[in-house]
Amino acid sequence: MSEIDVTEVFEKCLGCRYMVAILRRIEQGIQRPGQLEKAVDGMTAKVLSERLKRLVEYGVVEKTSYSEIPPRVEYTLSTFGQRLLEIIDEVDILHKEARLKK
Amino acid sequence: MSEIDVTEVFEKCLGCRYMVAILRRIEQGIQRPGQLEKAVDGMTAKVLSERLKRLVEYGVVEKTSYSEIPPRVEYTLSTFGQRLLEIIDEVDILHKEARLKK
DNA sequence: CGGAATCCAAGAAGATACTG
DNA sequence: CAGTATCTTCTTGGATTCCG
Repeated sequence: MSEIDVTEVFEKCLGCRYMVAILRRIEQGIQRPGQLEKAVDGMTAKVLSERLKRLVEYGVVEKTSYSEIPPRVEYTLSTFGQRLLEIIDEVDILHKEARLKK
Repeated sequence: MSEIDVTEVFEKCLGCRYMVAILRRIEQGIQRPGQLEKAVDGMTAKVLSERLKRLVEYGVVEKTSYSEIPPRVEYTLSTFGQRLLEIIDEVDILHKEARLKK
């Protein structure tokens, strides 16, 4: 398997549109694609689908498929994903502090 | 002034190509554009220039211009930028751990 | 040397339609 | 409902040139 640098994690998992929003919604318990689509403003199903695929690829979220009709799928944060979100919040706080000082 | 969400910091300051590499080089003491251009593989002067401009805009780095001939310019990490880099390293470690478990 | 302007190629994202 | 494929549009990055 290829060596994945952290730079790649930032570029592919955090740098694109909606990513942080998607992760936050999943953390809040919104785990099905249909719900996520409605919960993130402006995001289409196609883009959501691509994002989720990538997040699974990088081990940020985990996917569970239930063999039902109609099909049901759920995404949850991996341990790595949970820590990532904590770190995002940390940056959030830092950023606000930095802006206050100006 | 507009409200800058942390999402934007990730998308604009960390998510694009070369950003993490540039920050790391600055941290290592490479502070002049000409040097940075050589230090980051594949990056052109134009792109570097755009990145530095944005990093200043978001308060991640600070710019100092010396009125000399030829002109000299230096970029340094702000406090926010330093913390950001620490956090990047943290994600780096997390990411490696997450990969080992698989 | 630093950086802005221009032009072009490549990649990301929006809109729609279609399959299991 | 979830996910893929296609097509178009917009944004990003690469190459080059010019100015202070």
